[in-house]
Amino acid sequence: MSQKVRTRFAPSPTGYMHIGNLRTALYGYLYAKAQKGDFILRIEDTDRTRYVADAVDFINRTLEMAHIVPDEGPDIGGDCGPYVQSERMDIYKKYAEELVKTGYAYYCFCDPDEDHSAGEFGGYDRTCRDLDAAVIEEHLKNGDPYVIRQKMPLDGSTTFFDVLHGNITIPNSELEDQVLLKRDGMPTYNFANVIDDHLMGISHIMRGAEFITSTPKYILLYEAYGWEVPTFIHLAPVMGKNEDGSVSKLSKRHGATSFDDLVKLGYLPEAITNYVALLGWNPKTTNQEIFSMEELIAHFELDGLSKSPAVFDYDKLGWINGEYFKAMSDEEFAKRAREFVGDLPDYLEKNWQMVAALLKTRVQRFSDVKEEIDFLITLPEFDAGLYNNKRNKVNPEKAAELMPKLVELLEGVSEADWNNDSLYAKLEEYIAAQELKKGLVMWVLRIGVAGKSVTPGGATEILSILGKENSLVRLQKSLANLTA
RNA sequence: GGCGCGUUGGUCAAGUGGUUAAGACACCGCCCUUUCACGGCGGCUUCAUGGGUUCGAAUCCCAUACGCGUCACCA
Repeated sequence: MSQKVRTRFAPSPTGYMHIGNLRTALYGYLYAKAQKGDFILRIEDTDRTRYVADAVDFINRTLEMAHIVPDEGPDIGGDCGPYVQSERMDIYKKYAEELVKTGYAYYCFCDPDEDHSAGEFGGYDRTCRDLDAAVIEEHLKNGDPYVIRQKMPLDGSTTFFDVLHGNITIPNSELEDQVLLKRDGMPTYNFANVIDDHLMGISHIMRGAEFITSTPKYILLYEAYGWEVPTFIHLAPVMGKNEDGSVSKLSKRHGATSFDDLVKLGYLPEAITNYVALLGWNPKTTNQEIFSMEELIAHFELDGLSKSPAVFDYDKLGWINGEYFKAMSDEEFAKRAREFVGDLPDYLEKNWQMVAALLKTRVQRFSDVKEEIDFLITLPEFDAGLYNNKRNKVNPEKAAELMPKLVELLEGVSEADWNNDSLYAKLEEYIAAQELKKGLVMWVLRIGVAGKSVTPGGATEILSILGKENSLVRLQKSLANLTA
């Protein structure tokens, strides 16, 4: 009997989609889709103190941008709803009480603020395990606050199978009588998870490796109910590189670490997804690195998952993003890059397509565009030393000698001919006639008009973007500085 | 500290007893070239350590070290 694969993504609504969470969601989605199964979105909002308004919308928007589409979820519906845990309180209560009846859990009336550190088990003791039925009855009748705790076996050990790590065995003495139902009636994460995963028919649980140690508690719960235990896959964490070269779990101090942050920086959602998929997973049968979502699904298998942590690398993300840029049409790139720069002078607005085309292969994220075009807005102050270039045998003296002639030549070019091709042709003609080196002329011109040693585009491209008047003003100014 | 997980180059990684230990990013060099970038070619650098097992170990076993996680009425 082959059961249908059903995976889920169960975020708590924090209003923030960490890259590690996104990856967990992605893998769950990829696996489900690769197996023709279902991917479920469930909101784990059992901590009312952490509730963030609109967080669910945020999650929906993020998944949509990442092209991760749930088959069931709060806004989609499905046969296993509701998909928001706070709307399932009566379910958890019922199941918790059932466990009390069957002897796998018990009421605990201890005051959470009271110091139980002297107890045998950290912050509480297990005395409530042995309460008389009558005493319990009395407390309940009085409406005394209580929690329901899981009754752990005192000896032996519990073993479970993890797809990545194989069998993992943990001594039962390590398991505390965890709270199942909190004082406020809400279930704890660990409890709600088991109930919901079972009720929603989840076949494979993908989650962070930080849950490995608590998994035996889950197993015991499944066994107490007589439920089939799902397949566990514990994913290694995503790490970030620290200043000193060490690594630690990726967090805000490493910079942009949420999907949203990255998008704001001008990385394409598709590129982020692509990169994140490769952080901890790789296809066994190909060296391909650029994948569409469809290709990711086609190649995805559990076998390629890595059990050791991976370090998030902005360089590689940038490279992948650059590959996506290159695959984009000039028009598309121009349109999207435009949103990352503010108001532009007319000549740039008019020539934006051309400017953008020059930037497409030179930039790794949209947010880099603004800085790249600064020199087109105002001519930077620069030192004559910039004219030095060994390969083209240029120095300030030579530039000073050549510049007036170039200015004169350009003044003779009509507005109608002021475009890249014509300018280039005219200059080539001049270079041939004067028996000069092309590199020399172009270098002097480009430095003079751009005021920058490294620019997107060559001399003629910059001239044509700037327009005749603007270009000549700049060249005159540079010439004046050169001869001053 | 107890318990658990992990460890192939700077980074992502392939590799499952016999390989010149793939590939990619980064870095360096060369070529192309009106600068840079793109593209092309080439280079650098890896099996944490110590013991076994074996004719033979990155691959199997055991220690050690280091890193990480977990010990909540958070998820």
